[in-house]
Amino acid sequence: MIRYAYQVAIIEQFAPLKLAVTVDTVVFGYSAGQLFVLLIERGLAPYLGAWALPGGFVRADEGLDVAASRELSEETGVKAVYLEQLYTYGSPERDPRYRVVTVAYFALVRVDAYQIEAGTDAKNAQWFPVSDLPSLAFDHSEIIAQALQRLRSKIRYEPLAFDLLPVDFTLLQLQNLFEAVLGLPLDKRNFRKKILSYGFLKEGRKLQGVNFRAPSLFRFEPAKYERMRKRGEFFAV
Amino acid sequence: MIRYAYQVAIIEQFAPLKLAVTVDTVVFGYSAGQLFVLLIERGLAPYLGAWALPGGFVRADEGLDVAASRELSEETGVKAVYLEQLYTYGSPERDPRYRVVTVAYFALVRVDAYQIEAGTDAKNAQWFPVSDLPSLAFDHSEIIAQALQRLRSKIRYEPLAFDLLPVDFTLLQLQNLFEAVLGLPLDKRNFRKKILSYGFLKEGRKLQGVNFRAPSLFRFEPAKYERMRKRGEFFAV
DNA sequence: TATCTTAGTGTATATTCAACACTAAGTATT
DNA sequence: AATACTTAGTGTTGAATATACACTAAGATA
Repeated sequence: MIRYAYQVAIIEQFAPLKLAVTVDTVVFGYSAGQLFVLLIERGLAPYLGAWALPGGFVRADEGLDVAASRELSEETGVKAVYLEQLYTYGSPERDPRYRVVTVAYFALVRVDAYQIEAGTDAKNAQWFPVSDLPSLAFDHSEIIAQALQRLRSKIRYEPLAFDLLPVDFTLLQLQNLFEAVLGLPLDKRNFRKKILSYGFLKEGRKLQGVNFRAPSLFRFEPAKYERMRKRGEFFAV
Repeated sequence: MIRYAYQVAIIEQFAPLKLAVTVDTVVFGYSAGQLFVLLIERGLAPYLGAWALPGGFVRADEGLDVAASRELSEETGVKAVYLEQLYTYGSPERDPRYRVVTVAYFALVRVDAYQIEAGTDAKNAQWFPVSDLPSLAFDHSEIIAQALQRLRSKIRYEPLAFDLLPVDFTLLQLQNLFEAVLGLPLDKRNFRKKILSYGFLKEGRKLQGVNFRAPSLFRFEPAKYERMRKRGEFFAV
């Protein structure tokens, strides 16, 4: 019967193929006015000693998203506050050993001061400024480039910026983040006017222990943002 | 050596997993003012007789994009004029037999009149209006929904519309296509003004053999479009 | 009290968007 | 030949949005 022939065909198709599915994640962090990517040092050939994206094999019983966050936390100790699928890379030559299909993810974490100071090098993980990346294993440079493109376009109309900053932030910090990611200067007054006009930022107390006039701290309010979206409105920077 | 242990780990990881990688494509076509999706009837269990997205297993020596267009042309005889990767679906329960990771693609074809009339049912392929889809195998409804969302958002700022229309088209056809995809009415004068202002449409001769006043035919000029993009300009509908 | 540094604010102009209705051209009918 | 029918094609005005731009306020330190 056809059904049987088909099953056989499948076995023949993937068994000798030695095809593996992995997930790799491009993790962005923002600190001191700069955008960073989190990389790990490979302890295995090929590309032994080279820097690479954190990631690994998908297990039998877990979905792709779960695999991505599990590998990320195992390899770097970092918990992403935002994670989305980026793109799947599957050209036959991308791994010298055998066929590997990699589902790449794109993640944002809040790099609170201590985290980046202490190095997060729990398991040889290290933050690199996107403007100064080392040479990378496999096609990982390409993956990072694509992730960066995605970040740049999405940050303009989705609330990604608030996942890169501390929960409480000043408007200047927010503006600097946009400027760093987009690579262009923004007008202070226009920026404030616009971002506040959407009504999803709540002003809190003032920042303490600062040398000069204390700025107000703001917080992103997801509920208000959702209400705005349901009204059919969008935001744009 | 570590390297060896690693290889063993990999074999254990994917060999008993019976993990297969497939590509499935959501093909959109536009005809008679309606948007269609191309589906095939399954000749095999599971979901025997149900409608499904065209697609199949990735071969050892081919990239994902190549696999997608090969499967598409084998199963439906259709050649996509636009093909891009959409999303990868890999939850463990999505195929009742064993683990299948599916890289979904999103394609556009020019449904020139004869093609849709004749049925393109070369191999039980058939066009269905997106507004009236049959029940589908696996999670294919979800995949189509996501593809539709992608089409709707991308058609507004990338030149996808021209891959759905004949090479020569009238402005009214173009407008109707946008209206059908976006599901909202557009103002005729404003639409023409705007779309012509970008300068990437070239007016040709007038349409022949029509009952009433003959409209001009236009053609999309990719070179002019690229020049506009390189100037940092965008289009938007 | 003076100085230093960052926070915070408004207006005027240019540009873009949105709403809106008639005349032109060509075919078919009498 | 005239009329009726159908779709093609065209501009303007008012509203809303975006852009450009510079000074005063607050708080800390010397």
